[in-house]
Amino acid sequence: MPRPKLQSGPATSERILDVAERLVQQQGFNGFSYATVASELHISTASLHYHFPSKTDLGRALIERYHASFSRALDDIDRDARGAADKLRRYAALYDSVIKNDRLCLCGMLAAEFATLPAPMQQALTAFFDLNERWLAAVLKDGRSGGALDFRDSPADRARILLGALEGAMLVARSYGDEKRFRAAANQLLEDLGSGPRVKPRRASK
Amino acid sequence: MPRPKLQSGPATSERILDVAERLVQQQGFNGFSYATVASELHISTASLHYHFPSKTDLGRALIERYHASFSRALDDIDRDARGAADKLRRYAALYDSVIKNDRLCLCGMLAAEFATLPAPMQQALTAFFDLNERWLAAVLKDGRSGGALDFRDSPADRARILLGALEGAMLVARSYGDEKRFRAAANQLLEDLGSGPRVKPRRASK
DNA sequence: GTCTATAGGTGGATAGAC
DNA sequence: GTCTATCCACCTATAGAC
Repeated sequence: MPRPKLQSGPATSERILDVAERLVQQQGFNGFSYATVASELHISTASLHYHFPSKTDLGRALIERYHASFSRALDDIDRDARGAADKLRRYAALYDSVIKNDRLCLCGMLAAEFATLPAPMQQALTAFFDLNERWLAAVLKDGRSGGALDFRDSPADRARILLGALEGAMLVARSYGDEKRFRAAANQLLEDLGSGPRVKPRRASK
Repeated sequence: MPRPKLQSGPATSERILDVAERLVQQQGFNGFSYATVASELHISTASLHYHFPSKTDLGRALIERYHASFSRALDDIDRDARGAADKLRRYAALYDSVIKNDRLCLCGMLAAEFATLPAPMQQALTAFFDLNERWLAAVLKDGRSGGALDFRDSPADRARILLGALEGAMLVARSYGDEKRFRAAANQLLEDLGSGPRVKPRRASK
């Protein structure tokens, strides 16, 4: 069992994932190479293959880490947010922080390349979307029964619409290099759900 | 000046575009190669380069043809549709026919790869989105002033939301290999705009 | 764990014959 | 317009030394 490192930074495999994640979010899984990651970290591609024997292994690890990280973020929201509308605002803020770095959602990008991905990555991808849809559906359901949100269709259907709309808004906004475009769409999508004002909370009106 | 062909099928360059278009919509611009197109058409890659000297040329031609084709489809809708709600239904049907063939919108796919595309393709891409947003905004504006549609924000903002939501719904639905997923989302998005019942028109209610 | 060196394949693109 | 042959760059991946 290796001793915990006392002074060094993140383990090499984590730094590999960090760089690869950014490259995939910006250029796609078919648009980046081991060579790029290696040169950026000043290591050889052979070292990369030591940590991730195949590109498929690296890709799956990327999705699984992203999934776990997103899952923790959703737990944090559940713990900290005040009400369903606030949960949705914080959820949208997760996307906003992504496009601010000139990236797409990792899984939104991979969804475009879906047909060319190896099967293990395809499965990990839908698992990520499932997580998002389940969480959104639960928030929407609670928000409606509590009176904070208003929509006509089922929470599950509305969750799918919301997920797709946020992914698509990022996709188009990034082509214009205009993150405000995304923010405007996200804010309006939340307003459509009757999630209240987005900038400052107001005391009960009327 | 070449004589018009009397008996042959579409010109070679058109058949190249047909195959390349399908491959890009399914696998992305970085996910297909001249070799694949050539073997499918039983010609050599050198012939491909005769018609489209570089892959950038081919990519730009793909977007421009797609743009022109879409523009004609929108003209047809303007001519044939009965009212704004019907126009939106027919617009969504364009997307539906795409995902039914296991494809993404050509420009939705390219938007994901945006950062890796040559500049001429990037410009052609935003021109396509501009066309869609202008058309949608005009339909939304007319529909609201005529009472057929109802939404709170500006027609331009709502057009952007709708375009992004349709692109995103396709993106996610295709990862599940489930075109019904897209259709459900599209129908609900139209209902949100107060575009009335989607299956059969009804006589004035109440 | 990291390296050098390299294998083996595929990418886009070109030359020149026909 | 289409072909064969070829170039060179890049890709993923491996072997084996350190």
